[in-house]
Amino acid sequence: MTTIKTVAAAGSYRACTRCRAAGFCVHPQAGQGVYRVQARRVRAGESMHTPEQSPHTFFVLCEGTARSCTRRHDGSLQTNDFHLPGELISFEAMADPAARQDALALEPCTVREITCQCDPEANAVVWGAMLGLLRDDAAHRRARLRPFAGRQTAAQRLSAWLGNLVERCQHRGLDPRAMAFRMTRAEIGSFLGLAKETVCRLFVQYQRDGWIEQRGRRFLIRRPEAFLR
Amino acid sequence: MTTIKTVAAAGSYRACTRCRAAGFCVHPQAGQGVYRVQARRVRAGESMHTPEQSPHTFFVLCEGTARSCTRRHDGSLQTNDFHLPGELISFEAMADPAARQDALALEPCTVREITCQCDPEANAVVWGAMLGLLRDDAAHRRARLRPFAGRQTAAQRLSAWLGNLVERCQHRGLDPRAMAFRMTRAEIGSFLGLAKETVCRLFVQYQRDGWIEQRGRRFLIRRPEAFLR
DNA sequence: CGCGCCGTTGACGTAGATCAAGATGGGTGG
DNA sequence: CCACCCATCTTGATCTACGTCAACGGCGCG
Repeated sequence: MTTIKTVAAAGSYRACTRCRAAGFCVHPQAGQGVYRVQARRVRAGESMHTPEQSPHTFFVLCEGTARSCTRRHDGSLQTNDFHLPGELISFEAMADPAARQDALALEPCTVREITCQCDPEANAVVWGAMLGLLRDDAAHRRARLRPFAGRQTAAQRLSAWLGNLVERCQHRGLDPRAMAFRMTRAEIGSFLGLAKETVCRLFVQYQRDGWIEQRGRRFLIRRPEAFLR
Repeated sequence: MTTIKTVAAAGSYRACTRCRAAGFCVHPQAGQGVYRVQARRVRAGESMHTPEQSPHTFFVLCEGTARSCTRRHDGSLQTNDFHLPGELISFEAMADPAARQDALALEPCTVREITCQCDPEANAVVWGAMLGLLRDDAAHRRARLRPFAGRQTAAQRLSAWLGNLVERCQHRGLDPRAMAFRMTRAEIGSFLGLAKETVCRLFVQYQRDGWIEQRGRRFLIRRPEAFLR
């Protein structure tokens, strides 16, 4: 395992210095025999998970963006979250195995798969590194839930979610204006509980206001400050 | 500090054997000097928190029910969660101090206030007891969020929330049919993002169906199974 | 080059918010 | 114990945000 350099260039969406799991990943020899770090490449549309994965596995997204989702009763997919580079995937499932959900790459991604080799409760080394993650994860979870607090219009939800994206970029040292987001209107709608047409109409309006730019099938955030509060 | 006996009688809403924090509370001498447990009584409508509380304090609700809330921009209160006996309050704030929110008693309550005397990261004893709480808390958080997953009608939300209440009672060994819940329509609406009138109309309908019973200003769940799935 | 997914736009319907006006219960003071 | 008051509940009428349906255009992948 080589030492990883920070590459926060726009387009590659890679983050290491400010990655939430850097403690595990950058000096993996520290956890020798306690956890295992494995780099992998995931193609667009594919799942991070493989059938033989241990229940003590979580992921760090190094490059690209992803979404996690569950299957609804009617068979359709319910998008539950979007993930940016440097963020954790399936981490919550370490504490709550029933919460494990599928994670799909929105574009070609690289991930590091971190597997705790033993029962984490028994091992202070792993939990030492994990405490930082727990704190960070709790704060992010709270921010991600903001669009759902109380009664909100579609515009308030969408705007709150875009603001959350901006914050998460800034937290990782990425420039939100330089990121071309790939989630489709339908996926965003699935996440926020809105119809894709509603998302579309609001996006058109935001573009007229110069707050976002739609380039091809992607979108860029031009005025991050418009969505913060 | 005396040993606490289990009292799971209906009406008093007390739970100890299945309390999530029993590890801290029932044998407090184990954590001598590391954390402090203090029993308190909170009157209906009052806050659990006192101004001089440490950031390393969380609460266990022993008797009664409560709600946690934050203040919205327009000054009104946003209800974010309801708490049953045996559940944790402000626990998340241990990992995410900015998440600390006010908790108000819905009826006369008794709580135990658990304060970690040192930085929890430094002390393995506290964190040992806390790991179990973390797991449990994660699972509960997930279940509580179910009413908000995707696009749902008002009836689906309310029904999912009632189902969540039932599950939490059962998890604690309480009989949901024996509990008279005190939250007002407005508080429930604030939590679920619905108008109080909508909650009221649905309650009237559930009562016609014999699923709930409205006794005075409280309500009882008559057919718990109607709200599970 | 063509097919299919995705985005866009308009027309329309409806769930549920809002407004308004009693009814009811619970708490308080005499 | 009664009378009063206030918060909450209830019900109906109306309005509107947004979901649904339908049709079409364009990007992008194979």
